Amino acid sequence: MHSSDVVDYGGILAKDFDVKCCSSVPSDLGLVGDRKKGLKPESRIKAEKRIRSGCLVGRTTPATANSSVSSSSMEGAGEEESAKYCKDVKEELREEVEEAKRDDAQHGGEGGEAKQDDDDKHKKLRNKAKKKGEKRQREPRFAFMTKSEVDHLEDGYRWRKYGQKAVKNSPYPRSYYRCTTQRCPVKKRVERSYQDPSVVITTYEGQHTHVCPANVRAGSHMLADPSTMVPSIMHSDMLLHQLVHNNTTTSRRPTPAAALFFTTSCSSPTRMTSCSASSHPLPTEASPNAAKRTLHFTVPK
DNA sequence: CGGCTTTGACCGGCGC
DNA sequence: GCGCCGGTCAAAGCCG
Repeated sequence: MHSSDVVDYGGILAKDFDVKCCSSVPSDLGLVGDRKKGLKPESRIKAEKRIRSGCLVGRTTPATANSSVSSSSMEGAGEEESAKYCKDVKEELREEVEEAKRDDAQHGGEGGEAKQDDDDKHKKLRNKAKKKGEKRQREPRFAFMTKSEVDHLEDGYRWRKYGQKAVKNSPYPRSYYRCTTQRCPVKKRVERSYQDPSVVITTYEGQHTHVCPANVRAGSHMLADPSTMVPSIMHSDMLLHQLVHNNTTTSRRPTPAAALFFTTSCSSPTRMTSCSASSHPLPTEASPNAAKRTLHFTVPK
């Protein structure tokens, strides 16, 4: 398989997971520390405390960044309804907040107290909005592990980070990303395995509702292939896929030499517990003679 | 100035 | 009911 081949891994199109993708990923992994200078004083103090206590340490760069091995699973389906509902609730909430603000303005709140009141109202309204909701439905998930120096692997789509949490029993934080394309429900979680810090665990959730921006930019044969433009439907009996990474010297940063994606049947419909996959390493410069191997792993919830 | 990251707070789900 | 934990929100600030 060629590196420019497109792989549909359970509804998410993966392509060119190599040179182009990686070239825009920040090489600076010390993000937290670097950005601390921009924090407001109290936040900075807290951040420093966390770092000292070990919660946010560990964004160090592993020495190796070559072969990547991946496996995947999918979780329960169901999405459009909940997404629509979510939007409705948000809109309703926004209106109510605006109303509350107007109300405040009318009654002439003063200084900090008024602001505090506003905050409380906002929180209450948010609470109220959420209470209306039914049990949140999880979208199909697809997880894979990649041996990589960089936490956030470029996959051709544009992502916005919306959260980061310390992972229990792990020095490495988990980052939450959302696809920046309007109305695209896809999210992904990125975390580093604490057992093997050179391994990045990426979990995708949902299906892109649009063409991969990288495809658009590339504008070549990719667009000629309809399969690259239409998100596919999840298959319950998943097929084995693999995506090849090329390692090139033109990359500005170290890139994975090879990445293999697998979809495997999982016993649990809602959570990946343990999957196994065999990989066929790529004939790359970094690992020209790499042997066939089998990987067993468990993805933490 | 728009897009993005950071980060504390909050919420719901779940186990006990 | 309570506490823990994962996931999300949103304000604040940075960056190009």
